[in-house]
Amino acid sequence: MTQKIRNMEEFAAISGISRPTLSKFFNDPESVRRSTRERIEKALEKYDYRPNVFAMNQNRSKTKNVGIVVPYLADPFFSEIGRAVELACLDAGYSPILHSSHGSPQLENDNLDSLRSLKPAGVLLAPFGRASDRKFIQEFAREVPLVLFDANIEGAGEAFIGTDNFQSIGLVVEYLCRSGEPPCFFEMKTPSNPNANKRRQAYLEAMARQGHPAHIFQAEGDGWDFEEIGSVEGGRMLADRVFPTNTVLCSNDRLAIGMLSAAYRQGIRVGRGPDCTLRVAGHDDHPFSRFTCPSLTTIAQDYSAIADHAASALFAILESERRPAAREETLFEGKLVMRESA
Amino acid sequence: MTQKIRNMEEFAAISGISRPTLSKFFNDPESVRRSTRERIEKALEKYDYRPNVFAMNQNRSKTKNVGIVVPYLADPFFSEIGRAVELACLDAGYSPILHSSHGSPQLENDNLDSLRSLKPAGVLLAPFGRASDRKFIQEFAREVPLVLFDANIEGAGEAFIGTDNFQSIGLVVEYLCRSGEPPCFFEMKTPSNPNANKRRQAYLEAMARQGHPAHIFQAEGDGWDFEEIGSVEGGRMLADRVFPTNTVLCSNDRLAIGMLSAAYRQGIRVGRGPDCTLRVAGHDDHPFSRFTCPSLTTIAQDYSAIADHAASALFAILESERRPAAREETLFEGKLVMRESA
DNA sequence: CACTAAAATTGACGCGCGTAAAAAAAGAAT
DNA sequence: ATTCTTTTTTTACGCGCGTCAATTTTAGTG
Repeated sequence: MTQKIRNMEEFAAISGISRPTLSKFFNDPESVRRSTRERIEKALEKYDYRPNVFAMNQNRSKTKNVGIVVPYLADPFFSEIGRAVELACLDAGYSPILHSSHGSPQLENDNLDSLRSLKPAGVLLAPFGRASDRKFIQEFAREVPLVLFDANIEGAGEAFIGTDNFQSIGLVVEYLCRSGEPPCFFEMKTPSNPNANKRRQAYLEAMARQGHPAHIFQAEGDGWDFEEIGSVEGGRMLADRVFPTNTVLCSNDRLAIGMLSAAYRQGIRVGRGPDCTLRVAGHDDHPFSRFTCPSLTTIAQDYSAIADHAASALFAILESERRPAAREETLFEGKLVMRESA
Repeated sequence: MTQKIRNMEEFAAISGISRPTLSKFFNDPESVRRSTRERIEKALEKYDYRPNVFAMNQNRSKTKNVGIVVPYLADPFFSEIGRAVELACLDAGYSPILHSSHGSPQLENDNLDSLRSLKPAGVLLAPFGRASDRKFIQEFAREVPLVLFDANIEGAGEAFIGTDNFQSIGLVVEYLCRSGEPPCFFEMKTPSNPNANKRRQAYLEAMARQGHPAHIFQAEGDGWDFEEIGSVEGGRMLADRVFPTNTVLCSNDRLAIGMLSAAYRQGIRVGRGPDCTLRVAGHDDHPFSRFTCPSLTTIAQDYSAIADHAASALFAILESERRPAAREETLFEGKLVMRESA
């Protein structure tokens, strides 16, 4: 109906607003007078002009881009929390750019590198943790406001938001002890995730509090095929009857899912019923934990609270225009989700 | 050690290469003489300069960006295939930009819109299918080279790459008939995915070929909680004994996973064994299908073949600089993955 | 060695927008 | 109406790079 608008100059001419004012408007609509804003918005409906992203960001030191980096998108936990963070960014008027490191710490660095060249206003990073390149990340954080979530790296970034593993593990250990035999702990020998170390520690403390001996069993294996490791290694342990009690607390749900499949194969009935000889519990409330056989008793991390808080922590820094004095760590409590497996 | 290089001008001065030549190099390293290329690369190692992304793309009509849009990243199928496509793009020297539509067809349009403003060289789209805004996508494809994968939309995009549902369903139906009672077909009533319609059709044809009556059962329910729907609706059907045979072929693995959990709850033994009263098969070889109880017999889609072929189909178009005359449809065969459930 | 085609250099302009400074206009307050 | 303050307009420059035309250099050939 109307001719195509090629640039801001033309839009200024046709809308009767000067170009610098339009520039201010597109940078922050609140920065112009209300009457002007309404005039622009009306013209915008009529002519459908959108400023050129590349020209916009070229001369601006800070863009409206927010980088999001997760270690492994094929893990439903990260795709869920990635989704939540992405939506939080959109709601706040930022452009989220999601990257997965596909299980490779090297790619984590590469992702941060390629983000850097997009001059992001800030970055939300769920790092590998121990496997991460700590120095690289700290270097990165010097240039770009950085908020960590899920996995902590001490001293890196302006803030960390995650789950309180001591509270959550304490909760499930207490429940397991109260409702049956005290739990053994099943985990990977060389976990890449720092939460795993916290959870082991939390298990030890909780068992001491409950007055029971602790039993830790570690599976060999690397990589991100947790179900496979849980199934093969956990299955071997079940077959060899290495667990001194009938209850196993797995460091995360994906290991537990593997162990449940091994138990099923071996004809071991899992659950609280009288004919059951094994109880299994997990941690994370993985999206599939509701559909395991039996359904998995676990700890639900507050996905959306973590995502929202991480995002708003970053936005607070961005809007205050300066880095906070102290590094902030926010831990959310996990909730016990009682299902059939324990 | 050396001073920071601010722009291509400075890098030209310090490396002894003229700026236009550098510009050519960064656009396509093969476009300069080998001796020159080596000189540049040596200087690059020494001085660590990277051209400004925004300034680079501003004056170029075609960037090196490739958009990737999937309907729902929290579905492991899409995160897996998204990952494969992403890596294929990186290998080919493009910058992948991954977007998830989070289950919302509106967001699919929004994603394409925001991609458009990034002037992508091309876009790889796994559309919703029936729920997609067909006209919008066709409009989009007029501006940007577009390759569809996983789900087809007739007449949209330059090419489609997916799985041959007729072959794959034929294969599993044939197997099920040969090894036991002929299968019933379980699916959603209003599937958003066009593959579902193809699979139903394929089931009908395959059953006719095998000389058995077809039985289709459709679950109510919307959205992407397939496991939930499979569990609740499928469970109800199991309890009501509506299936005339002891074998159920599910339209996809996620429905099958839900049905398996329902069967477990009801104490129905699933599998081929003599004490089993139900067989369940799926389609897709979902990453979790190996760990269901019992493990799920299914059809494996060739994830990486689909991803690689989709990517290289797009690159072929990009390098030939022109749209292909005919729309190409490439279907890969599924493979039967025999596990314990059927 | 001259000759030619290919590649690199020089010099220059423009892309679309950010942004600064000065002038003008619009509101708000007296 | 006058003054003061806030906002907008005018004017102009620059960002970093793409790209073009004219020129020079290089590499390859007989």
